[in-house]
Amino acid sequence: MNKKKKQIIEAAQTLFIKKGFSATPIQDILEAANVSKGTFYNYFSSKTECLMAILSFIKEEVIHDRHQLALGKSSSDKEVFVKQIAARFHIDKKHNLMALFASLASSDTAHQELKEFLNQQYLEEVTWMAERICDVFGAKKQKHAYDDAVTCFGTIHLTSKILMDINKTEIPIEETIYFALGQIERANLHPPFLQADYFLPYHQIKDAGEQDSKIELQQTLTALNSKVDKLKNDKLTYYHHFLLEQLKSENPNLFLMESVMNSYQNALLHTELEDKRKYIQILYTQFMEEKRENS
Amino acid sequence: MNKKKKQIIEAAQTLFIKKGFSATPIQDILEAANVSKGTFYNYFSSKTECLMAILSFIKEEVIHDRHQLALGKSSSDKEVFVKQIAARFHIDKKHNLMALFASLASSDTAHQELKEFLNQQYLEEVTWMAERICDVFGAKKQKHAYDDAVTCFGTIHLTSKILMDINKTEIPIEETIYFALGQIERANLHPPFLQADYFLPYHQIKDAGEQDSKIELQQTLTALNSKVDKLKNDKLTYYHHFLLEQLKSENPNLFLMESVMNSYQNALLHTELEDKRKYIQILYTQFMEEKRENS
DNA sequence: CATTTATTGGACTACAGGTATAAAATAGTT
DNA sequence: AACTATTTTATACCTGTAGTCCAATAAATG
Repeated sequence: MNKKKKQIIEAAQTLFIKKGFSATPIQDILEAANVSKGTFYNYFSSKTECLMAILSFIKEEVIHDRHQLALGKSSSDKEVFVKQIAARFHIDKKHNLMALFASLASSDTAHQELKEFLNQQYLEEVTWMAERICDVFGAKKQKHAYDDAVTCFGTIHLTSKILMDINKTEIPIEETIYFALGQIERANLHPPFLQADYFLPYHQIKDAGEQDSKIELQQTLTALNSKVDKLKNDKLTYYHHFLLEQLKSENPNLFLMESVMNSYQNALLHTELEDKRKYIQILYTQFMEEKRENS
Repeated sequence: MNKKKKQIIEAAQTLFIKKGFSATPIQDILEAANVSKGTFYNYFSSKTECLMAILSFIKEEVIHDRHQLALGKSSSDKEVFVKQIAARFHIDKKHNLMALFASLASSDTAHQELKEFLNQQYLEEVTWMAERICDVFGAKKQKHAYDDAVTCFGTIHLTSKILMDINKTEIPIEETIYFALGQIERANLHPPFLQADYFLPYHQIKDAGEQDSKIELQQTLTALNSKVDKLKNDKLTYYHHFLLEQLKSENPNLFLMESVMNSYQNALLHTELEDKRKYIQILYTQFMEEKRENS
């Protein structure tokens, strides 16, 4: 990454930690990073975008740490699971951004992008947790995996918040996680409440970075073929198959794809396939990033 | 209440609902309330304080509704409990401030007062829920009441948030509450995690308004007699017994009490009794308010 | 060396929350 | 009715914010 951009991100990070996001004026970031305003807005279109970049780094860090923790261990290893959950807290704690991650609302139209970004992150986290609950507790939990993931996640967050507000001591995060797991580690008496397909768009792409997002995107689109055709929307159908053609070819025209994907995304809005939109968007962004890195 | 103040609060409420708190400039409130800036700052020292006033009203509303729901019903009536929980959501929904209530963090030094205010509210809510869980599920849940209250509260909040973010339809709040209750309505396998005395300062005063907060305050202080003496802090001990003397007398000197209570509060800081401080503060404030109303 | 690109730094806009104050309106009292 | 005290208004003002714009400068590139 660019040197200046790195400088900015690092400075912003330390300042956000020390004083909080909205209490940190851009001016302070500029001075700390030894960079001019022009440069800042050359790399980030807004302060919010800068924060999102930081949060993205943290996300990568968490994913990496969790991957490391899993190496050589069974996927049903409970201890590993606990440590993996704790990873987010440790890193957020290190960056002191936990509160920010927990505060998903704020109901401000101004920070719309930030809201969506954080929503994406927390929904991915819940989805991941449901998957891991299946791993760890086996088939008996399969049906209730999302129910229990939500309960677990909710319990962990609220408990750690309470311990922080009341005790003001260091939070015993692993104990808290064990407590939350204990709360779900009992027989479910009722039928499942949350449906698995709500969470379809938030499944993380396995082995990200190593595999080819091109194939993933291709497969996802192909899977939608029949549904798209059924919608009988000429434009949408055209975009869809055009994108698939490009993905099949050796050298896709990236500029054309960029443009068509844009229209495709818009066309997907307000259709039955709207819920798949974001997922496609994510895959596409990954695909483009990989292309850019390779070139 | 003052007419102008009412105008302002009503206007602010509708605007906060429509556009969100920080997206609503004071100017808009002034115009909507047909009031000048000077008047606004005559009644509220800041926009934040105005919001807190609104939230206080909502709290009163919730307490009132819950009281109504309980009339003539057994305290172990589960249906009543569910409706009581839902009351907060219905009212917050009506005022569309649920998101705000849920977003307790934001980590901004600027909104310190707001943060503390919201903390108080959510901790009171959890405490109330623990009490009610005892009522409804009986002795078997007593030990785990706080554990389960946290799990229940966390599950309800996260679930409703997820349903809102993903489904974007109206949240089936009662079903969500039944789900959350189902998540705790099972045998606890582990010893309790959260200690009851964390929540001591957040117990709501029963039958508030009808009974005498003077007696409540007196009892609370008396209960602390031995602990205070044990601390061997001359000043603190003096304040403590002075306040008790005043409370016993027919006509306490309110000005003196105000001053001594202030010092007493400060003296309590950083002692073993720090956790009782807020509770005493609340009782004292109530006591003073009643006095003021009677005069 | 010449051209392109990145960077600077400051001026500038628009808006926010909050203060200050003198004049006008209102309410309360004798 | 007259006087007083309080409330309200209207407006100007201060401080600080995010973000835009742009001409001048520096750095990188072929």
